[in-house]
Amino acid sequence: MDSDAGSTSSRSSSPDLVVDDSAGSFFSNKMFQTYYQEGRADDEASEGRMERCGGGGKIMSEDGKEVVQDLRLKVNSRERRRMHDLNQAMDGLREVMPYAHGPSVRKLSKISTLLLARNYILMLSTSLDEMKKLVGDVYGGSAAIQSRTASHHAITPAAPTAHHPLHPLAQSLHSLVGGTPSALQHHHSSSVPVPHSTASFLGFHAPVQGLLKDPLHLASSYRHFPGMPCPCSLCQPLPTTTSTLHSLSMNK
DNA sequence: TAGGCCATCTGGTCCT
DNA sequence: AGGACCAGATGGCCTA
Repeated sequence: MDSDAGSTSSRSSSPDLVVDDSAGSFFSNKMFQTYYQEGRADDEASEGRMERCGGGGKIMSEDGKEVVQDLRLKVNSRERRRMHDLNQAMDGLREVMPYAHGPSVRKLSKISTLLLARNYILMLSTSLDEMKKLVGDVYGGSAAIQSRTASHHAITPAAPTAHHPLHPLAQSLHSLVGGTPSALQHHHSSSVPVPHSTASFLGFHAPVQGLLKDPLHLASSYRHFPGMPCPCSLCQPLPTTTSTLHSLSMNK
């Protein structure tokens, strides 16, 4: 069933492929090179080539067969290009994900990339909400905070306290990334200075060794890192509990 | 060797 | 009609 030149497998988006934005960069793929060197961009000049199509057509003239073949090649080429664009976008997404990059680290799979991205967006939006809440507390109810501060030990502005329970989603995130909210709160209010990043604010510095079991085997395909949100299924926060998920819904 | 992941081909559907 | 998008099928590569 394998048709034309594509029968020899290739991995155009494999780690050794450097993706940049220059035109045609993804043609570094071996198959693509041969394919496009032979008759580069068959969609531009649809020239007949590539003897294949061994199966005999039924009642079709040679010209008709060639036309169909050319059409098929054109469609294939477009589809290939479309998928390469998709892969480029996926690589771009991988680049901005808080995930350990490097030659020794296996590249995130597509599904892992999407799950991690979703997780990351949820985490950021949650932490943004928390920040907004805290800022509102600081600048809106400073008097109350001051009185509280006077009677207790000094608290950091960014530290969630028992008076400000975490967002349910944040709680789930906290528990998933390696610590209970209470432990996190204690951590923040006692030993750690004001965190510098939202990731650390959400406790992603916590160890995640306890999360390495993954029923969907996602964990087996990449490594978990302390300080990194994890794309495996176990690390997924509560689904559909926030409005942020509405934008993620697949409408079709 | 089985399973995961991937690229590609292909036919169908929808849209412009 | 042509192009974009999608999903199923197929086969290759890689890893546990």
